[in-house]
Amino acid sequence: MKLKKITKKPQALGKRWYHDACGSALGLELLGERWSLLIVRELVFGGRRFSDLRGSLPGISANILTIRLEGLERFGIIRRRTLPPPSGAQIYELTAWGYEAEVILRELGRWATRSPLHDPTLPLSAASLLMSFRTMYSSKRAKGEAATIGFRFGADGFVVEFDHQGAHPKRAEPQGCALTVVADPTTLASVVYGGRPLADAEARGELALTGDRKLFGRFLTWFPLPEKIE
Amino acid sequence: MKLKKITKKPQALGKRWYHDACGSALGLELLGERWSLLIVRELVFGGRRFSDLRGSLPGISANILTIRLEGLERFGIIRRRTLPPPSGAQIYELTAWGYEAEVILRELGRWATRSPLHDPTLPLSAASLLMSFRTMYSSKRAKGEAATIGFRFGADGFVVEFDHQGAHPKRAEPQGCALTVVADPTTLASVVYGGRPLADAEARGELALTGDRKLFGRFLTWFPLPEKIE
DNA sequence: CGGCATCCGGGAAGATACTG
DNA sequence: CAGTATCTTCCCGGATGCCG
Repeated sequence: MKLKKITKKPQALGKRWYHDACGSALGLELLGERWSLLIVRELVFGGRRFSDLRGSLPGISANILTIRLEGLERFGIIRRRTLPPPSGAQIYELTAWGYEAEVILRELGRWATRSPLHDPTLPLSAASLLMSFRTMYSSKRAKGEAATIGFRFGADGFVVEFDHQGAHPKRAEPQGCALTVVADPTTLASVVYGGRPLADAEARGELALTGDRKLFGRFLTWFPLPEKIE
Repeated sequence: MKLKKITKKPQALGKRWYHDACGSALGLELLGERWSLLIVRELVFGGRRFSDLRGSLPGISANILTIRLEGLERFGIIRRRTLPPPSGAQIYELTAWGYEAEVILRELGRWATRSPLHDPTLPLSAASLLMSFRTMYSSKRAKGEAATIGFRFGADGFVVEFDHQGAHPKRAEPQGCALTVVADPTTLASVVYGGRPLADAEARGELALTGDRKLFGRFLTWFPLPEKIE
């Protein structure tokens, strides 16, 4: 039996280091490696398991995810926790400071959607879509209407409260909401942002509404995309 | 003589692509490669030449800088321009959209300085320091005092206006300012953020003040660093 | 199945030298 | 000064397999 090797250098701090006191450069050390920010994005609405993360990050390989999680934990951005029995599963969740990185994701996303390369019909995860609601929601467009809307994306239920301050999603069962939307995130995004007709998505069975259909019609107008460049 | 090779694939869009409609993921495609955001940072206060960039980005190699500049130009974030004669030099400058990426840098920097790994005594560039002034300036701390302060970092002169809205740096000769600071950016950062005594820096000839010394004393209090985590 | 180690191939980053 | 060419090193991604 071999002892655990101790020469493992999870990431950064080793050699490829920006020698730069600038906070932005440090931010890139902490979050700038491939996949790191997207992992944070997936954790913004609560802790997830290893395989949840793998499933939401198309193309990441298991070893890279392991390395990133180690690095983010070392930096104090996420923590690892074992759920109490009977589940006993291990989850990864953001620390308080890690949660504060959400603003970086929001600004990055808001800026990038102005690129002509942005395509809202591509696949995306539930966390991405909910974060886009937070980013793009315009209480002015909503004319101050307060609403609570439920969403079901496969096994994951969310409830989002909209008010004059913004959109507030949380992981919860969407029962008792005035309106509940069942779809996959990509479909809903194509309707909200891609202009895909609701009737089309419903006819193909890719989206189902329960409750106040007129509310859904108004909901669709609450997320103006920023103007494209040029 | 060989014809120019056309098989050059500047960056991304090739294979290593996050298949993700999320705006944040697209932002990482555009700006997430190593060095890209730091190049944007160096351009925020005006166009720079290739060798200026190389000098301000410790450790970047010429070929990588070439590749990044090509990519940023292709994406519409920067543009290449030839200065009119007699200079005739080529400079790189941000497009209007590129300038708007500054908010990403600011949020990233503000967030990252809360890490215990942040060390304000490391070397940094003039652009980094001026951006940190913009990020960290507290008009509350300045008690509404409006001031115009000049800075000279080697060959580069800047004038920064401070008012109740924020700090507004621009590239200009610092003549006629009530106060002018001559230093290198790293020295000034160690005094403003690292608590290094002014007298020490002056005694060693690393910093020189011209004009209102008392204003400098107040200036030092205008940039509260966010609290460290834990 | 969830988490992690190991090996491998390809490609990106880094260092250095060189050119107009 | 503004890059290009080349070589080396290292990281990423994919496959596989171990162990609880």
